[in-house]
Amino acid sequence: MTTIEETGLAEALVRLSHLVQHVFAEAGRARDLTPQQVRLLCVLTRGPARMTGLSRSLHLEKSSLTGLVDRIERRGLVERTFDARDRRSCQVALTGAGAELAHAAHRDVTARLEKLIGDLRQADRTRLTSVVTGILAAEES
Amino acid sequence: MTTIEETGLAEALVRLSHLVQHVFAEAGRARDLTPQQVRLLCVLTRGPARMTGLSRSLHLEKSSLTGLVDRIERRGLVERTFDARDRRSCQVALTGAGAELAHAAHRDVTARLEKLIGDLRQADRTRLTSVVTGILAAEES
DNA sequence: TATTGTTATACTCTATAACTATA
DNA sequence: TATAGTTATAGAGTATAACAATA
Repeated sequence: MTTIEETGLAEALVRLSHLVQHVFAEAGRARDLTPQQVRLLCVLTRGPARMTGLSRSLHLEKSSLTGLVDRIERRGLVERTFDARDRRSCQVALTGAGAELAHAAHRDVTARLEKLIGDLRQADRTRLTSVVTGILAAEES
Repeated sequence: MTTIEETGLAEALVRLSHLVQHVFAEAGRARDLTPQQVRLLCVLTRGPARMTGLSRSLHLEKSSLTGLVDRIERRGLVERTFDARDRRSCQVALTGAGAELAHAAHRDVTARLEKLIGDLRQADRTRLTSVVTGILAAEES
């Protein structure tokens, strides 16, 4: 019988990811945002995006995204703008209020995570960053 | 303007955590389990637990847990058993089928993650494990 | 025909508040 | 009074399938 504690690195990553999700949820909650809404807002800090692109980066079906964007647009945090060149598609962009909230939430998440990893020695931080970045890069290719 | 790419380690952890969540969801999906159901089953591989304990380890309100357990009990994967010594409380335990599914999902998640991190040198794996374990231990205290 | 996005539908997940039963 | 768990309610998140409009 394998139990959850015996799996080494893979299990450590799972637990770490749940911890990060929790931090993420807390930061959103302080602003009455769900974790998914925070995530969407953060992605949009990179600039306006189309639904299909968001669907890919968030790993969501397009129909799921429609609802997510609807709810957050209703709150005035994002706007859909329509493309004259391709009238099927629209771009989603942060409003002023959305950008403010997005950056505040982002700073909050960062601060909470920094607190968690604050005790790491600089060498460990550098190493951890490069290892994690490598994993992410490999996945995206 | 801070964008999502400029934040170093904290941001890398957020992206890693979303990647892990996605892996987790995929493994569950192959068995018609939601990520939360997989998570519950995995926690229960450590042994039966009471609702209050599960609520704490999963960071869920008790009422949310009631529904989660209800749905998965309806599928015959877990069982509630009642404690004669404290008749308010109950224990949740995996059934035979639940244990099988839990371990299969767990192996699947592990295998998928191992594939992601398979290219790391042994020294990096060891370092990453110890760093992550340290973060988790600090959080739990 | 293929692509972009939405709608319709049916669940699951989640929190808050109020509740029951037991300690 | 305090604790363990449930019920009631409301809303959010998600996928599948079918659809409309445009390319």
